[in-house]
Amino acid sequence: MPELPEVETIKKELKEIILGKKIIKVNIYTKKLKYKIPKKIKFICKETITKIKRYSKYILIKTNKNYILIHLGISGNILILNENIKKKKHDHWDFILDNNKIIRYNDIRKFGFLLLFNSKKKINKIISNLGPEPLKKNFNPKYLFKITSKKKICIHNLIMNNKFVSGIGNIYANESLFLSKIIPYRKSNTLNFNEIKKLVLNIKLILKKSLFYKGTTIRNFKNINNNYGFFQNKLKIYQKSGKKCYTCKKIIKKVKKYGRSLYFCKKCQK
DNA sequence: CACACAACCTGCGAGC
DNA sequence: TGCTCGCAGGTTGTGT
Repeated sequence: MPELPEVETIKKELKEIILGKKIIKVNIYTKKLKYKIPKKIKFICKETITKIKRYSKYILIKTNKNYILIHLGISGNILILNENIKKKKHDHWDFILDNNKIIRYNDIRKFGFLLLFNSKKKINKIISNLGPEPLKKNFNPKYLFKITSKKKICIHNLIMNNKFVSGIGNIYANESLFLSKIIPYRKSNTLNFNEIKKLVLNIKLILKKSLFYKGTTIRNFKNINNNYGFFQNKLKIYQKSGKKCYTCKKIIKKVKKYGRSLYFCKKCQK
């Protein structure tokens, strides 16, 4: 469940455990995820982890020599093990650290990836294509309105695009549009400034709220069976088609657009 | 530019 | 019970 709040949570938990630690062994169980796992990843042995950051849904681990870029795709998950438990189906790689902890990557659908870079330049190239972080100040109504007013694409599609704002997935796109009373397939240039203001506010609100609930999920082996974030229970529209709207009790609808499911209440959202 | 659609991969639930 | 179908949190590339 790698949404922005989830990735942020994973990053925070990782940071506690891996910062300043040395990687003593790398196990690769799979040749290819979304991209081939670089063979030279083995070279990071004996390197020390100096930094860990999140950009959009990417996790960047910096060592004293290299940059490791991780993306969880749709089904990726990172587990922290206290001992070397036998690998299970869909476990793809491990980093073993000098504090005996093991970072293990599991990904059923293999849409995630692991890449290695030796220069900041290449990382910057990827990061520079990303729009502002939704919880930062530079993601604000003025900024978003400047974009939405010039474009004629569905607002749902626009806020899902990493170029315009980072890290919003289908769940949060749907939920924040519901809260803002905006129907997901509205053309972005038909939204007025007040609506954009509401949308920006609700995106921030919902991400913060989710971060709060996901933040309570402890991501270690004990919790491997319990990887539903608590926020799941807070959803009001996502995957609720056929059910009654939380606000007006009308039946929630769903349409497919550009390969995504949009959920909405026709009475509450305009 | 806006959009539709496919591809990458595996598992699950619905319906027959 | 077992089959097929459609669907799933993401990203990237194609063609119209």
